[in-house]
Amino acid sequence: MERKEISNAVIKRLPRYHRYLGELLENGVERISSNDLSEKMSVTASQIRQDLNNFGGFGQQGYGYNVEYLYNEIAKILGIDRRNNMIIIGGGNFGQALTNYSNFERRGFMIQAIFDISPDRIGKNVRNIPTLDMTELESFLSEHEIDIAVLTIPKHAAQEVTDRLVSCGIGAIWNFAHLDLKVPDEVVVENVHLSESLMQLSYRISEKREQG
Amino acid sequence: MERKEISNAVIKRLPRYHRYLGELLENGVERISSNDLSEKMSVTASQIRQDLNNFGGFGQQGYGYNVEYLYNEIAKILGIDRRNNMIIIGGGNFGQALTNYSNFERRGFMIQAIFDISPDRIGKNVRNIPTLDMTELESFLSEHEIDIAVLTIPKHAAQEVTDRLVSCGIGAIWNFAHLDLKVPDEVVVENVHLSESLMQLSYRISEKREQG
DNA sequence: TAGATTGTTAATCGATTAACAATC
DNA sequence: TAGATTGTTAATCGATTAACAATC
Repeated sequence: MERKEISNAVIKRLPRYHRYLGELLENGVERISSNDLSEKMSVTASQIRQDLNNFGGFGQQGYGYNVEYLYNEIAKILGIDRRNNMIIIGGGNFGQALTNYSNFERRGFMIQAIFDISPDRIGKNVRNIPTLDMTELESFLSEHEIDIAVLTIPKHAAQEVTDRLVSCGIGAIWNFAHLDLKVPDEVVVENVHLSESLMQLSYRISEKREQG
Repeated sequence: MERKEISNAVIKRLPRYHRYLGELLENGVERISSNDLSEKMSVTASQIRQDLNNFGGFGQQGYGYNVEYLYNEIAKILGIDRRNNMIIIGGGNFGQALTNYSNFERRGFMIQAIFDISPDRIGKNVRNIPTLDMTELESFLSEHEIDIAVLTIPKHAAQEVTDRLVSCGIGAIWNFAHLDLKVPDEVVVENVHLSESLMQLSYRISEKREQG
């Protein structure tokens, strides 16, 4: 697949296309036009066609898009057609919640281990996934192919752990800690900043309140 | 505070400004110029000034911005200078993780109750917060001022629960369920779609892989 | 074939950046 | 006052929408 520089706005929309196509597929819909999809998703048909044509022509004039084909092609673009091995750093509530959330597995995101520093947690399994001592991080990473490290640890420890992960050659970090991690260019980071999400909601509430 | 139409891009950046200013404040920094802040945050000084001037002039020529003042003003803009009462719908792993995450409380987001349908959970407390039966939702909402309902329930139940919340006059929903909720215009929804976040990360990984 | 709908180019719109006069 | 830095206008850049020729 050849890639131009794809804008972030486009990439953010791809998973949502994928989700809607998945639903159509479940409902047995075979084909759909950009126009019908645009109505379902409340976006413009033009945007859908532009977005998709960044990656190639997946449709057919006069017919539209084959739902199953497009669904699979977007999965390939997103890289969810392959297995992604993950480790979770931080076995607290969030780490456990993510581990227990089986939907990630269905998409090929497999959690291989949880790491923690608390003796209460080390040695315990969550859904058959072992909780290991943080001191074992380096040896574990040298022995396993891990694609993504998930950071569910407090802010103060996050950069130090990130540096260790980067030293081990980790390529991607899914960061739930509330700070901006410093990583070299070759490492990709995706942030989930829940407090910021909540503050945006709070802003919208205030906005409404003032409009009366 | 008078409000023009503020773009979503600006609103998304406000919490991050707030966070950096909070850190400066902790470090005892009294004033900062848009230029110094722009370097810390890796954005342009122009953007910082443009963003802030949507809400008023918080700086002073030749001086810059007073850190504490700006921090508090952004808090007001975001509506986090007041208390926001929340309920959590869905007492599973995520619901419990959010309940246990005390940082929200520090910002005035107070969880008043958890609602669930499982007899195993109903009646149990999480950090002194009671888990109530979903059948009590309507009566609870009529007796308490709740600003935000947090949805940590499976996709299939989310729209039905949303409809009930809307009937009770809820104004804001923080949605962790992986679907787009249908709500009337007066209700604000903020989505946290973790799978989509993970897919974006996956895309970036694939992108790197192809670049070699 | 005629109708439908894509892929793609052109036009518009909005957001970001640059520049600078105002002013502390 | 002179220097620094804002607030704000103007220029640029990028993303979205519209239009339509290509084609199934």
